[in-house]
Amino acid sequence: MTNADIARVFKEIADMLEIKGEDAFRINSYRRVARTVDDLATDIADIAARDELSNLPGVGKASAAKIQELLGTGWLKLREELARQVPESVLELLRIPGMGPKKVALLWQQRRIDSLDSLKEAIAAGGLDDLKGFGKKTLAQISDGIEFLQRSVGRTRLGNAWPIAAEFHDTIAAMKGVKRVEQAGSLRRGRETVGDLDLLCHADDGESVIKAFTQLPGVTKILAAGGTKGSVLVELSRGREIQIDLRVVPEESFGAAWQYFTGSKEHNIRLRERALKRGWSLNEYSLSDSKTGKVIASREEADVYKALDLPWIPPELREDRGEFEPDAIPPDLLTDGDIHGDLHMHTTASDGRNTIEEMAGAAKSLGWKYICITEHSRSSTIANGLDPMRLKQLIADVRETDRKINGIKIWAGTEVDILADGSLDYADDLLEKLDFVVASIHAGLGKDIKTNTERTLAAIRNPYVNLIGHPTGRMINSRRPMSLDMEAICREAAKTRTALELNASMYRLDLKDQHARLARDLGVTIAICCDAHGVESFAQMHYGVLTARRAALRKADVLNTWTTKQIEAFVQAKRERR
DNA sequence: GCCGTTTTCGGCCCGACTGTTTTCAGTCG
Repeated sequence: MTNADIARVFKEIADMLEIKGEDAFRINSYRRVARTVDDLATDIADIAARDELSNLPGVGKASAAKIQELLGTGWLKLREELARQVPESVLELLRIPGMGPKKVALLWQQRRIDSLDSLKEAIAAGGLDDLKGFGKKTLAQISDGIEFLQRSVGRTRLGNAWPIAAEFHDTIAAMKGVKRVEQAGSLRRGRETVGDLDLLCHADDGESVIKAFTQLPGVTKILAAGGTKGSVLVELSRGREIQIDLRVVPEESFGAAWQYFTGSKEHNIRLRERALKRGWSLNEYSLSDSKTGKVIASREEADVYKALDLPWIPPELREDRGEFEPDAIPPDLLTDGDIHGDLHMHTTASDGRNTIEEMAGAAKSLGWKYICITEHSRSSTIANGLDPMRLKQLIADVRETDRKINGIKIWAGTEVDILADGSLDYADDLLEKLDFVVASIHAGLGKDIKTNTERTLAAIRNPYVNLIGHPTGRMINSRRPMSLDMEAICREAAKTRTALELNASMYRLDLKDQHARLARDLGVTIAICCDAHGVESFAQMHYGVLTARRAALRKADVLNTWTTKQIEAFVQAKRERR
């Protein structure tokens, strides 16, 4: 059973208990365990084998025993017992917007409704018209909700949401009487996917701003429109929608509100607990004294944190993953401005859209100091991979362009395929002629964890391999990651001074945040690369930096913040190590 | 079910919006 499998069982238990109307705090603790397990970068079976489950946050004796039971037998008695009372299909009703455990329980207990389809039928047949709490509007809302659910594919990739969020931000900022607009929510935290978009604004007349917001072009449905909150659906792509929430808050509360609506929920809960211990209470308006009501902080986010004896915590780290510990916020946390270049990109020589010169020119205009051209190798036939002859020609072309263009260093590299047996698609004597070598797996990702890990480790051990490209091969929302022993890979990468990639493509973000953090903790150097197939891809570097910040990467942890000389020395050091 | 700078019991975060069960429960973030 994988971490995700175990987390799913705990989530299901929480849902089933909720429908049964059990104690909310008990339910919450199951969700907490699910989240902890989901967040782990290492295999939970290893932690279980070391008998260290109870050290995990939110995991006590009872949960540890349940995890052991799942790992040992693949089954959990409690889950089976609950499933007899609340069938699995009933749980999908919870996913309908506007439906919570109470309504689902009522439908199941009173009408035996146990699936989206049976609910749709019941509404159409008028079978729910006499059910308490299900008025006309509620039924219409549920019908809409089912339709929305069946149309949506769940969470939206950060890179798809970002431009829409920016557009709405700018449009609202230009409205009459609007003083300030900011992004909040998971977008601000730089999560790889976002559920909905949250915008916060301060304006003279909130109600009219909300009204104007709900009438903007692109809005397909108004979900709510009050004096301080508006909520709409917006077309994201053909037939797909995303929800945008706009909140209007008073200027003097902006900091507290921004903190509050940025989340995460888990981070905010910790923060409020901290406030309570001091006899204070924290909400979206202020941090204030519970007894006297005196406001302690509200105008600036940093004031709220400071009053609670915390440094301002960068949004990317607000996930209740240890950010409240002393020294958890690195003073040299990576920023966009630290990036000096990109070490993984393609040109027209293989499957890219721009020439070497065009890529170099675009990189130069970003202020970058170097790029490395890394075409596919011959096994990637679909990507027009280069055979040794063409690679030699490319090296010559890169050298020539490098001489021609001033102000940026252009290296000749490759993205060489890691073959099924862990060997590389080019011989060592050819790799030796290159300035930098990226090695990646492009085929056969479906093997078992041992095979995948050995294959990657073999590439890491090659003295000419400097970077493992998109280490897990996952595609967000479309392809599962390869199963890998990430800890073993990080240890070997650190030992051999091989970097691991944080591929900044919005489709990949691979390594993901938690893996990058594990790598950092084990002393691995990370390279953040756009894997650009055209000049416009360089803009995605920002998504990589956001992900790196979520992993608490410091400037020095990231290879492409180093100088040209330092990177050349990095390559040389590994070659001399053999 | 978890947890401890109020520590082994008794707490566990807080407010807006909606619809409807006309005074508040349910849902959401």
